[in-house]
Amino acid sequence: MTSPDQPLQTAIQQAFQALYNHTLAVVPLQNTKKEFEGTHTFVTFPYTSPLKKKPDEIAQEVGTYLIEQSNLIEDFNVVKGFLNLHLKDAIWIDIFQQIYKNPDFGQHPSLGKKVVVEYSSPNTNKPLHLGHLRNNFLGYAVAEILKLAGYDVHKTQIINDRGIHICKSMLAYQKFGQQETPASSSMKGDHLVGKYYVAFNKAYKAEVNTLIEQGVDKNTATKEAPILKEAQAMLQKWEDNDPTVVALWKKMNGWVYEGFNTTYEDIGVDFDSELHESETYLLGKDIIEQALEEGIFYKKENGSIWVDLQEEKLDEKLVLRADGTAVYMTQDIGTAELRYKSLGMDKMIYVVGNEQDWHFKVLFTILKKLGRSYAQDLHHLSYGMVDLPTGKMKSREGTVVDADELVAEVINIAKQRTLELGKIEELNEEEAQQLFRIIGLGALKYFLLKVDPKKRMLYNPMESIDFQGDTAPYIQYNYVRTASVKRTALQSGVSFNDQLEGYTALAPSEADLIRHLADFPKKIQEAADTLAPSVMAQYVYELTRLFSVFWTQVSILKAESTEARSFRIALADTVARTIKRGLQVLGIEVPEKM
RNA sequence: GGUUCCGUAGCUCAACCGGAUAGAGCAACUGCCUUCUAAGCAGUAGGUUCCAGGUUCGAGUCCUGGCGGAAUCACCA
Repeated sequence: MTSPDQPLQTAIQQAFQALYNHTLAVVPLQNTKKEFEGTHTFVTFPYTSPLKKKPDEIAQEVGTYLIEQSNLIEDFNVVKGFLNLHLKDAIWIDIFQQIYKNPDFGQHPSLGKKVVVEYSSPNTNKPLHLGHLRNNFLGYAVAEILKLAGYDVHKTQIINDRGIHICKSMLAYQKFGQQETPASSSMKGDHLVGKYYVAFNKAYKAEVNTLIEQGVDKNTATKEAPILKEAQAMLQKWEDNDPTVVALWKKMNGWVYEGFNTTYEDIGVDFDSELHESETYLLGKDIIEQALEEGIFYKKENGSIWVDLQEEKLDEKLVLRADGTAVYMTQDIGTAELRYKSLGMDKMIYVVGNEQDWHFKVLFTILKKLGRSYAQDLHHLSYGMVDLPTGKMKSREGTVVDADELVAEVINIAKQRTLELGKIEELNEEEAQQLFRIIGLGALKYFLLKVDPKKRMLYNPMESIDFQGDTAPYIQYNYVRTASVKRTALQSGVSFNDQLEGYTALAPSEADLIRHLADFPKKIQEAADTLAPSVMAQYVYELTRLFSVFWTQVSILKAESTEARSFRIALADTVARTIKRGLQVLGIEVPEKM
């Protein structure tokens, strides 16, 4: 038993049976609010009408029964129909022992189910920005949470390496690039390519304006600008395997991959496999041709292929252009198919921003229409955009927070802060750098993960990232306290009793900690069910806060008895393990000193 | 205009499938370092949960109608 919920629920069921001859199918319990005495609360209102009793009466009777008949309850109180239960210390101590002795506490048993998590999935025409960071951290964390929840997890990404947007950077490079390379410009490859994407859009805008000045209407101008026509011609050439275009494509994509890999390494995310859209769009085309023959899709006069989703209220949707080139949907159909055939997952999670809600709704509907068995188990983890105080980030307009720059900045802030506090005397240069990285990156990840994924969030570059309060450094700092206790204990030769016998009366802060520790498996389950790393972040923060209170209220190494000392060392150690594991699934590391 | 999502303290966010007096952090103010690390702890102040109705023992949460914001509705990805 690592949680008192089950036995408590059983006891209440027994009470209802014995007192009222009434069978309770489920027993909802909630945490008692801070201002009341107790830990678990049973609400009696729902039973007033079947039992024909007043709420307080039921609460009083059930409470009395529990005290007399079960060995779980120390005390109870009734406030307006709420039965607040105060469990015996012995129960908590017993629970703690179970947790303490289990080195894998929190790891759920294997479910034998494979889930594929797709995240990151960048375009290869520009560097990663803050939005991608939210995506990467979310995807990584969700994957790790699912592992703890017992799934067999496969992390993957689909690299958007083809399409008109890639041609835009390529064309601009051809026109203005003058053979520049990452080495010659000493720019990261992804940044170099991104520079030409911006250059394209600048030139395009200029051409459109010129056309408008010449009297062309705006709509036509945006479609007929020569440089856009050139880009479209280039895409056609690419799909026809034109050697010059393909060579340029390979060269520039290579630069981008190098840049991306550096960033992934810096931010500590990884993948078990990856696909490129250039590998899947042909399969997509095949599937579409097939479905056309079967009459699931239809062809318009100009030769473009469409699917009718009006029954599903999703309108009609283009799946292949008139010139035969693939669109986004074409690729995604092929990708899903290829992925299912090669990985054979039970469940698939796409971590993609909510601006694509519509796209995924359509994709899943199309796959169902195509009769794909796996279509039922596809899930879009839709997350909100990261906004700036000035509004939305737009890469075309250069109003983005660059990922590499932001990472460097938070690490630098961590350094400043650490130096101000004068905390690195004992560290050598390498250790110090590592520490700055752990703290800075931790602060950034926590900042992005503590918010409910589906909500839009705001990042203010002027205020940057906090290091105090509800932040990763605060949590890391408290972890360091536990590490410090262990070090000191070891150095001063304090021996402690692993059996934890003889400690019977818990301090309030100790009971709070154990109670919260016992929630860990439940919270992992909740985070996995809702695909919300924010649940985990909140859990770890609360655990840390309780530990911090415990730390200031009782002395661990100078405890009043050797039993108390042993118990508290074990408690601190368990908290440390749980913090570490909780942060680990968020991709956040912990230092031993800070 | 259609569809979807959102609106909670000055700011950034919570609120466990409808529960008690709506909670944290930041910013402000007040205390607390000779004692296991003060990136900390304790406290003060801050709210008509956008507005108006409805459902019931009970609504920030569910329903209806407004107001405000975002995304999307491309032969872009």
